Amino acid sequence: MPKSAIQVIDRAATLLDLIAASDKSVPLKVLAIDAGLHPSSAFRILASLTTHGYVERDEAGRYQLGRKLLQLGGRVQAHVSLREDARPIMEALRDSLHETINLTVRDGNEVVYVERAITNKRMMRVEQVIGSRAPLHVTAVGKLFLGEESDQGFESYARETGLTAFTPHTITRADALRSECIKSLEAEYAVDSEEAEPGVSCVAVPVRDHSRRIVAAISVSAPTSRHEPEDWVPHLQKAGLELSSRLGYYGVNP
Amino acid sequence: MPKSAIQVIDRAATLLDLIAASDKSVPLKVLAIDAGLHPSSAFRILASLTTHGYVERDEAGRYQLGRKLLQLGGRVQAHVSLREDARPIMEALRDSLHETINLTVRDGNEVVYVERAITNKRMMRVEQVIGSRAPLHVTAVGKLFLGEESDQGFESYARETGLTAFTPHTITRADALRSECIKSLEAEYAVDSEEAEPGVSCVAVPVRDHSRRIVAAISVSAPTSRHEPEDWVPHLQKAGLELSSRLGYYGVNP
DNA sequence: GTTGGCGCTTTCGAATTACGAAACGTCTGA
DNA sequence: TCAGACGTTTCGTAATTCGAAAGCGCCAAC
Repeated sequence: MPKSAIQVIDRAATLLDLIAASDKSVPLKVLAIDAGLHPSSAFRILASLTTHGYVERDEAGRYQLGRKLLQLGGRVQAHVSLREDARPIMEALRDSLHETINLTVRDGNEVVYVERAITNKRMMRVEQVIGSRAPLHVTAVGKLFLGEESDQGFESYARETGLTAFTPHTITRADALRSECIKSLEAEYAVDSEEAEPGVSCVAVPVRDHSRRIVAAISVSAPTSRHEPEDWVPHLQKAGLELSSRLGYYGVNP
Repeated sequence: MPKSAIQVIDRAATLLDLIAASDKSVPLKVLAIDAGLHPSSAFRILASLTTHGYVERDEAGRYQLGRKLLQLGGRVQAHVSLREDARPIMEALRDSLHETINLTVRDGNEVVYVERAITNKRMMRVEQVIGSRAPLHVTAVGKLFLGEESDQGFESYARETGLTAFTPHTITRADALRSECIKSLEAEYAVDSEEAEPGVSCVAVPVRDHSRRIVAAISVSAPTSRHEPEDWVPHLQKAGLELSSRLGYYGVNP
């Protein structure tokens, strides 16, 4: 919890965070206790926030976030540039893992590589050209996007692409791919074990925006001999959350 | 500008509004002057808001809305029920105009009536059944939705429906309809002069949400003999803005 | 029906907190 | 190089927020 020059604003911010952190509306007492405030102080601050529309009260008088936040949220400048926000995070990740880090977005039935951070600590490394593309079903990042698809969406993808094999490891059976994608999404990371290119493996985590939809993915690509998902996943997920948060995703704040 | 029990929060809210009202980032001095604050006060408050992410600064130090608002905006409970929010506004409108007020949403190539407020001051009145449907091109509300369509979208609508005539007044020429729809959207209201049913005319205004897209429309339907658009439009637009604002649209706040 | 208790709201004197004048720093353009 | 404007920091002052306590209003239990 950050501390600033103005006490009331710190307290108001804390209260808003507490309300946001709950999935339901919250009674005064709970907010006061959790924020460490005297009930009358919490009341006064919440009343003020209410008159400005940052907070609303339901029939029972419990507090929830107000529409004003919806209005202001919609006005946040889209100076939110995925690549600019991603670069420092990717570079930090590269310096921890000493492998190539990629940032990808989805475009139709393909993923597109939009940014990368390569390490110079390795003689042998995997390098994707920025702008290059790959089908969803052969990449770790693509599995995350597919995991978010509806059954119909998944089926039409399978139909349109035929789930062409790129290597002997490519998953070409629709039902196997489907369950793999769903499992990946639930685990919040996906793996590609030489499914796109022999000898190359990959781990990916999702990047979400304020709407909680996946808008991109961060992945690490390396020769299979150095593939260490257990080690990488926590680092990747931390980076993914940090970038997501910068894009407006509400989760653990960095 | 509302006044609450806490001065700092009032001032912070004013500053956030000023930043939101501008399309670009804003320098301190402008904010201080417009908010009627001493520069050092504005600075202190903005610094506090910045540490909490409600405000960000660009390279030149100018202020803009922060990502926190995006996060919190995404967490506002979708307790935003179009119909519930609309009802009191529609009833007030009915009591001003003494005519039937309708609330409609788009569903594919049709509009659907989802709520209405009927007056008992009139022997003869127009009544739409809730749940009933009509093609876009014969209704005032539909023209607003069509006005927001891309050229391709409009063309495929024209192709799919054939712009069937319902009355001799129905606009069936695609180019005439297209320009009528665009004109309506620009004017922020649309008119239907017996284009759906002989003897019945209609005026509609758009309802937008935080994304600024049209999500619904409010309209007044009456026998053509009582049709007085010049009189109705200001009332309708005020109601439309008020409802839009409740849905998170940023505009003139009620 | 009455009473007790709990949570919310309001009041009000105290002192902490935010205020703003002024001094300081920094950048830009003349 | 200097002038001026804008942003930042400092600091004494007093206005402002704080929080204890009392007052409501509601529900549940007796």
